[in-house]
Amino acid sequence: MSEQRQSTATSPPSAADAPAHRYTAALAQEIELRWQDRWDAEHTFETPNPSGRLGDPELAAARGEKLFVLDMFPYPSGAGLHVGHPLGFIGTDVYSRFKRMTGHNVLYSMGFDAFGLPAEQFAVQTGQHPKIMTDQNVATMRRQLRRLGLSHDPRRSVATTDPAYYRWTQWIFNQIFGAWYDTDLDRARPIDELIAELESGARPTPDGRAWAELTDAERRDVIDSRRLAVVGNAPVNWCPGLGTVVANEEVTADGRSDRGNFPVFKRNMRQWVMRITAYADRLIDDLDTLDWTDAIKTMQRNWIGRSHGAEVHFPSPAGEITVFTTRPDTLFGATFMVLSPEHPLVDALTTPEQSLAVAAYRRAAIIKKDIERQDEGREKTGVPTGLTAVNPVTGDDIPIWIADYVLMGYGTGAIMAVPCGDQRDFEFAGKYGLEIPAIQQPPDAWFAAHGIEPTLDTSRWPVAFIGDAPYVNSSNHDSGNDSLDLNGIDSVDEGVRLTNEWLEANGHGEATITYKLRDWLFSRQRYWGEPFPIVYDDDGRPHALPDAMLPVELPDTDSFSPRTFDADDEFSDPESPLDRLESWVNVELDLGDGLKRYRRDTNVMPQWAGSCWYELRYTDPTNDEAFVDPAVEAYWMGPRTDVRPDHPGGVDLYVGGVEHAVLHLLYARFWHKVLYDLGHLSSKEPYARLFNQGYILADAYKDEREIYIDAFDVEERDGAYYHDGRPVTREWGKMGKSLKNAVSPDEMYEAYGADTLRLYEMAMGPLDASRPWETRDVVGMYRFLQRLWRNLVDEQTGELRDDLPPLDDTTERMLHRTIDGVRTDMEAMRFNTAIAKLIELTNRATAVTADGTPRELA
RNA sequence: GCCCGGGUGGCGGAACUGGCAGACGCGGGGGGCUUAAACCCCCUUGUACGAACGUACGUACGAGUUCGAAUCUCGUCCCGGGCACCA
Repeated sequence: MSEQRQSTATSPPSAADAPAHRYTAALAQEIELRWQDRWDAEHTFETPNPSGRLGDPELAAARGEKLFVLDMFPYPSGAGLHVGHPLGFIGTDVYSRFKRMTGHNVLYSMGFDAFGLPAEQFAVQTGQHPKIMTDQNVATMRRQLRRLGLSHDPRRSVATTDPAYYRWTQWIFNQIFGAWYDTDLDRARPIDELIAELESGARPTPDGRAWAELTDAERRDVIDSRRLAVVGNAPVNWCPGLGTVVANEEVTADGRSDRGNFPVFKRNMRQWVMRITAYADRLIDDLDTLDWTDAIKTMQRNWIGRSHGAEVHFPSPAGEITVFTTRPDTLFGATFMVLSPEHPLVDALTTPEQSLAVAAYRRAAIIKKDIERQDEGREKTGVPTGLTAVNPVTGDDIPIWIADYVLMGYGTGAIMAVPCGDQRDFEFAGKYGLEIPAIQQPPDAWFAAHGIEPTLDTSRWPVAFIGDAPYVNSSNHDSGNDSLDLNGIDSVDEGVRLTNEWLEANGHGEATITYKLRDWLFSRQRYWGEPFPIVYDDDGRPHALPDAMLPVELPDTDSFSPRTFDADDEFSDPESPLDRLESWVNVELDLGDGLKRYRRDTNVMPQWAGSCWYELRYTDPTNDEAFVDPAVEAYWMGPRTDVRPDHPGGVDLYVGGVEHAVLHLLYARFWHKVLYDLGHLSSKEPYARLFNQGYILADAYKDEREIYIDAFDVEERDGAYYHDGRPVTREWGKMGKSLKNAVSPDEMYEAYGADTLRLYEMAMGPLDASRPWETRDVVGMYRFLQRLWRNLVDEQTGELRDDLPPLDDTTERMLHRTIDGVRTDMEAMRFNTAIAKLIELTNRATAVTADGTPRELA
């Protein structure tokens, strides 16, 4: 290990008295820079569009079939690149070059996802406008990426913070605000079409009155409530420590903020919400048309969390209580009900005798954060409300409890408890002595597996039974209800089907589908983001600004921070930085009905907004009349039915890390589908093929205080690690600033040149695998390039060698095998094995031609 | 607990549809060049036994299918990732 650590400090192989024309880092650098200049001067990597501003139809046709290759664009961090960042970029560059050389018109560029927290926090600390830092960082990253030799079309680069870009982000927001979801046609439509249907009576108003009878305010309420982007009171995640609300996707499993790790509280607040849930089914179903890994598809499916089941209505003293269940067939076994402590009917269902206990339990449950709920080892707790509801199939009175294992945020916030068939209900019933009647006869093998004799006496069962087995005690022939008899049926599917029919026929419930996905909380109380293109009138109603008023530019200020609070101060209220800019907030505008006073929306959009559509802008980056020209979009993104019949269109190859599985990738698909529904796009999906590259990992070291220390100052002695003589512990993680183990590409350029670095990163292993960085291994690729160079160029004179003997038959055959193999490997993005084949060929050629004379071959 | 991946030399990895396990690179050993070293070049390098031709063993572990298994099936263990009181 000690050699390894020393060699991580960059020490180029000494070339002091090497031959004048050896392939050294200096020569590599000279060659690389010369070519990079030439590519710029000759516009080598500018890609023609089929039409429009960047259009050159003849050239586009001459280049061949189109191919859109995309990297997940980076956040322009101040720390600059480390060697882990460009892994995917190098892969897409190699692939793009290969495809260009084999007859494709390749769209390949790179933009910057430049809104976000780090630049804002830096601005708060220094008082300097975040734009200054952001622009600097973008310039630095552009320079670093150029030095890597990436073949981007520089004209197509975008930054989400550019008003010429976010003008269209705001325009798209207005499209979503100006749309509603037609569940009959299963697509979004312009809100004007809804208004027309309401006016004509083709669609009834919510309360059945004629449209003409509604007041203006009532009409606006009806319309605004149907929009795909809605501002209204909703339970949101309030993070006092950050001073802003955050999306569900940005809250960690233990109830803290993804950024900053502050506590997050559920609060009702007036915020922007996008109705991504309207698209839940399509977001799941269309995964089948995508060429993505099963892992990512599964993560999206799980996040959306579609469950088929039924809603069942239980009569109670406070009216009907509706529960959601995936097992309506177990209704005969429902012996009690459980409401979430936050359920709105709890007060109405609590008897005076129980009110103290219920109030105490509720208070405790609400104060408890999700973390603590889990920390208690899942021991179920709850209290009875004192009242009962009626099981609609048996007619029995069943007690109503509240318990915090039932979550308000899923289903209806209430369950029917079937203790014999649900492990949680089983434990709860066991603890509180509630009845557990058996309603299925489990197979003998189940009893054998649990080491007990078959019995229907559930007090002997160690766990609940879940699965297919004949129903027992599942008939209501004796009761007054229309009959339902499941006894003897041994299929859950059949039991569910019959029960659903019975529920619907008797008005006790209906089959339904529930999702875990929540609507997307879209506003943030921050500065460094896109302002909303929205103003409010005196009645507080939102109005979208017309296209001519876009962009709404972010106003200048020197106060960039939202008001933040003690991280645990749950009952604080958000205050956006834009709230303080009174002269910007209050405006007089003519929105078509004369000059009026309005207040601007003072929120900004979440960082995900800009990345929801950037690939579209790459295709037509200079268009100032539309976010993208339809013909250009159709060319680059249109469905490829030649690839598969149900091809949804989209980017041909999208490469990036797996960490965006449910955030960016879900949001971008949602926006894309809205734009498709509204007729702006020919593609149904943004990313037809997704490839998740691995990460570059590296050792990291912590001292006694559990603080990471610079990995390059650590010494190894006798298998232990020390820093300044003190012992430290070794860990393993993704290379980066936070682990203090980042290796800069600049060091690699200086020691070996960019081509060696590129070759090394591609040769380390398959692109989709994570792999540890070993600086000492880089030299192998350097030697390979040196050998290759020496085979072609005289190291003394710098002239091309003219003393090369003709290839012998064996080498000739190997050459052709290599051409074939490399081509196959490149097509499949197996760059590591392609490089190995090229090394083999070079080594063979070296053996044959070294010193100009063929060698004896083993 | 559930759902995905994965486990091959000292290290990163290769082996495409079941057909010579360990390509290629690093590191190690030996040699050449050099006053010497670095750089570079050549040979060698899975383990055990053997001076050597070689022989046996070997792809996490245990069974199985097959003429033949790193690869397919079943079970077990371990590692990584995601989700998790989701009714």
